Amino acid sequence: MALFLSTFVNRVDKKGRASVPATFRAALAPQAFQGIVLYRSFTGPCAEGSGMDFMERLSDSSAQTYDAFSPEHDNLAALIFADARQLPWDPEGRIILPEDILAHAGITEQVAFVGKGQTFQIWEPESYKAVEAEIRARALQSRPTLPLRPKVPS
Amino acid sequence: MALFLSTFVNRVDKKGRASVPATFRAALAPQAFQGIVLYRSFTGPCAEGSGMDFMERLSDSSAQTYDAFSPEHDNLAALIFADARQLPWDPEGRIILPEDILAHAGITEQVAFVGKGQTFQIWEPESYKAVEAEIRARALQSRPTLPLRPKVPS
DNA sequence: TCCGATTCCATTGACGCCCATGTTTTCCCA
DNA sequence: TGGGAAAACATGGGCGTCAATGGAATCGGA
Repeated sequence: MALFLSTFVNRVDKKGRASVPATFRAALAPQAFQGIVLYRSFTGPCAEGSGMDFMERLSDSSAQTYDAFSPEHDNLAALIFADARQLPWDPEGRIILPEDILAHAGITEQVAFVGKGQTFQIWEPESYKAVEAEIRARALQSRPTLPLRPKVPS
Repeated sequence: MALFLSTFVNRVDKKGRASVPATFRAALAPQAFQGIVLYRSFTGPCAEGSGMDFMERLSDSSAQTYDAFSPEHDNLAALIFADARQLPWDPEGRIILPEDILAHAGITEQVAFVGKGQTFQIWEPESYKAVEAEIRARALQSRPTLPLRPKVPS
C-alpha cells in the first residue's frame, strides 16, 4: 500500500479550499472514493486524515478487539466514525475544509499536510513546527528504536 | 535484496542536484518508485536514505509493535514519515536535495553517499570522515561481534 | 430569484526532461 | 601488455510541463 510521506504546507483560500498534495492524491488514486476522510484528533489540535480503506481497517480492528455494544467500541465509534467526513476533491485536487475542523486545529491562512505512513494529519503550520521540534529534541535524548520485522511477502 | 555498499562522494550543483551512485540506483532498480526516500537523522548531522520498500517495512514494523493512536507510534511517524521526502531521480540519475536536509547535514559543495546495507546515509564528506575515524578507533577497543544467523531461503 | 457549491479557466513558479560536455572505466585488439 | 576505441557515469545548463493558486462562470436547490 502506498504511504503518506513528507510534510506539505498549502494555502487556504477565502472559500476554505486547500490543495491536497499531489503525492497524497496519487497514494489514494487506486481507491474507489476519490477524496479523503478527515476527523478531529482526540489527542491534539489537529485532524486525522486517511483514505476510505483505512477507515474500514479501523472498523475491522475495533470489531475484532471489542465486543459489539461494549462501551469501548461505542466510545471509539463516537470519536472517529461519528466525527469523520468524506471530502471529495475537485478537478484541481482541492478539498473544502469544514469549519469545525479549521477551528479545532486553529487553521486560518495555511494548512500543513503531515504524512504519518498509513495516515496523515493536518495542522496549523506553526503549531506543528513547535510540536515537531519538541519530539525531535526528545528523540536526541532517548534515541528511539524499532524492532525491524522481516519483509512481508506482497 | 541488493545492498548499499561503499561510500561515494559526488558534487552538488547550483540547482541542488546530485548524482545518486550508479550501484545504488541498480540496487533500487526493481522497485516501483524510481528514486530514493530521505529523512533527517534524529541522532546526528546526516540524512537517512533508502528505497520505498524499506519505508513500507518500517511502517509495518511500527504497526506490529505499537497500537494505532499510541504516542510511540505517533512520535516515530513524526520523526520518520512526516520528515521523509520522496526524491525521484531524473533520466540522468540525479536527485534534488531539499534545503532543510542540506542544512541539517551541513552539505554545501559535495555530498557523501554512505552504504549501510539495507539503507544508506548522506553526509557532508569531511564530517563523515571525522565520525568514521572515531567509530573505527572505538572498535579497536570494544571489538563488536555479531551472532551469525542461518541464511534465509529466498 | 438568490445563495451556496461545484466546475472551469488563467497565471506563475518550481521541477522534470532534454541535450551537450567532460571524465573515468571498461573492453578489445594489436 | 600496452594503446586506443567505446561505453558508462558524472556534470552543467536551457526549456517545457504540471501542480498550486486565485478568481470567474455555471449549476443546482431552496
